[in-house]
Amino acid sequence: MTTQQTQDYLKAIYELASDHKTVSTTALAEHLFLTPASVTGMLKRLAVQKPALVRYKKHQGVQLTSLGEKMALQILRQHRLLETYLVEALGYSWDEVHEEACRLEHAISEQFENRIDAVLGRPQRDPHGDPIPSSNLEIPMDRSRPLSEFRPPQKAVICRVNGKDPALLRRLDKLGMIPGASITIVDYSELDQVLSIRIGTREPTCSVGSTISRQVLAEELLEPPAGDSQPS
Amino acid sequence: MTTQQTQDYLKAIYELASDHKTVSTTALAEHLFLTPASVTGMLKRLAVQKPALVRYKKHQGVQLTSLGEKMALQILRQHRLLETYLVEALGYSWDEVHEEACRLEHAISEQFENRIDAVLGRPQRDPHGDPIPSSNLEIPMDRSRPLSEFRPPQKAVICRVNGKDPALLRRLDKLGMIPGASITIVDYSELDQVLSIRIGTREPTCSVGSTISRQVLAEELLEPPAGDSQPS
DNA sequence: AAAATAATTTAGTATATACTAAATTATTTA
DNA sequence: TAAATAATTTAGTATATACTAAATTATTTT
Repeated sequence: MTTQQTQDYLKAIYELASDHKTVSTTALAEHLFLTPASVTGMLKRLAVQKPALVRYKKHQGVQLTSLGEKMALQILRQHRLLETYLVEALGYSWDEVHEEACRLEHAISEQFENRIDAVLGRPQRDPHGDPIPSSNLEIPMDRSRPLSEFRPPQKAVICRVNGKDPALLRRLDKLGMIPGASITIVDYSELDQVLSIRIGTREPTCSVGSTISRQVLAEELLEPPAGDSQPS
Repeated sequence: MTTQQTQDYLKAIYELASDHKTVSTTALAEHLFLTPASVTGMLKRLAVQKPALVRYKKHQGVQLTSLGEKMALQILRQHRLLETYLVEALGYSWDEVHEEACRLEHAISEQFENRIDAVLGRPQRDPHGDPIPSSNLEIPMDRSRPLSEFRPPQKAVICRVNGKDPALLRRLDKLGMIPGASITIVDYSELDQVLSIRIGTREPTCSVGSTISRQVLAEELLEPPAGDSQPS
C-alpha cells in the first residue's frame, strides 16, 4: 500500500512539474514544508522501490514515472472531487475546502470517489476552476492564461484560481473574481504595470507582478464574428 | 496531535470495556489484529504520556482515563455519523460502511462532523442501531438485550446489531432482521436451544448460542395496558 | 577561472509503531 | 500444591519518516 507521505510527494511533484519538467529538491521541500535533506531521502526510496514511482539522479531533480504520474492524477482527482463535493453538498465556502480535502483524499475508497462523482454529475472543474481528471485519468483541456498577460481592451472569463491561501480566496470572492465571472480589461499603465479590470460594476486594479494577476487565470473572450451585430 | 493508531487503540479499549471494566492485552490484540507484544508497548506509551490516556499496570489490563474516554467517544461519534451519512446521503448499504468509516473517522474535521450531523438532522442511531454520542459526548440510553435472552411469547423490536461482518449483515438484511423490525418469539426448544422468531411473514430460527442471537439486540414490546383494546 | 554563494547530499540521530523469540508471571488442572 | 498451560512482558530488531549539522557539488559573480 502506498502511504499518505508517498501520495503527498507524488502530488507535489506533479503540481510543480508543469509539462514534465524536472523538479528540484528544494522546490519540493518548500512545497511540502520539509527540509531538503528529508526530501532527498524520500526521493531515493521512491526511485528505488519496484515498481519505481519517480526517476531520480542526484543533483538533477525528479520526474514522475508513468506509474507515478497515474497515481498523482488519481490523488488529484480525489482531491478535486472532494473539494467540489464539500462546496456543493456540504455548504463549505471555497476557501475552506483545500485543507479538508488534503486529509480526506488519503482516506476515501474508489467506491466513495464514484459515489460523489455521480452525485455531482461528473463535474469537470472544482470550485477553484481546476480541472478534475476523469475516471480514466485524462485532464480536461485548459487554455487559460494568467490575468497579467491580458491588455485592454480584451474581454475574458475567469476560469481558474491557482492559489489556495484562504485569505486570497476570500479577497477574490469579495472582488467578484470567481470562475465564470466576465471581465473587461479597461486600462493598463505601462509605467507602474497596473491593470484595471471591470467585473460587473466593480473596477479593481492589480499590479502585473501581484499574486492576484499571476494566480487568477482567464480565457479570452473573442469578439463575436462580423455580421452578428445586435439590432437594438 | 493524536495519531490514527492512538485513536484506534482508544476506540478498541472503549468498545471492549463494557462498563469501565479492565481490558486485557490479548483481547485488545485480537480486536486490532496485532500481536500482544505490540499492544503492551503501545499501552505503556499511552499510559506514560502527559496527559495520560489510559491507566495501565502490567498484568492487570488497561482502562481509559477520563480524557481517553472523551477521545474514544469523539471518534466513535465520528465513526457512527459517517456510517449514517454514507447510507443516507451516498447510498451505501449497511454492510459496506464500517470499513470506509474506519478510515474516514481519522481524517474529518470538526466542521465536517458538524455539517453531516446537521444534514442528517442530528441522528441518534447509526444504520446498525448503535447509539451516536451527542456533540457533548453523551450516549443515548439503550435498554436492548440480545435475542438469545428472549422467550415465547415475547414481542420485541430489533434495535441494534453488534457485528460488523459484512456477510452477517447481508444475511440479516435478507432475513428482515434490521433495526426497527417488529418480531415475535414463537417458539423455544429447550432441548436444542433454538428460538423461532416471526418477522413479518418469515419465520427464521436461530440457536441461542449463535452469532445472530448474541449480536442482534432488541427491546421488548410490552403488552398494551388493559383498557387499551382496539375496537375492530 | 577563482571565489563566493546556493543547492544538494551524506551521515548520524530520533520517533512511532510494528514484529519475533525468549523470559516471566498468572491461572488452571490434576 | 505441583505441573501444565495460558497470558503477558521484555529484549532486541525493522521500517518509514522526519530532523540537524557537516560535507559536497553546482551555479553565479567578480
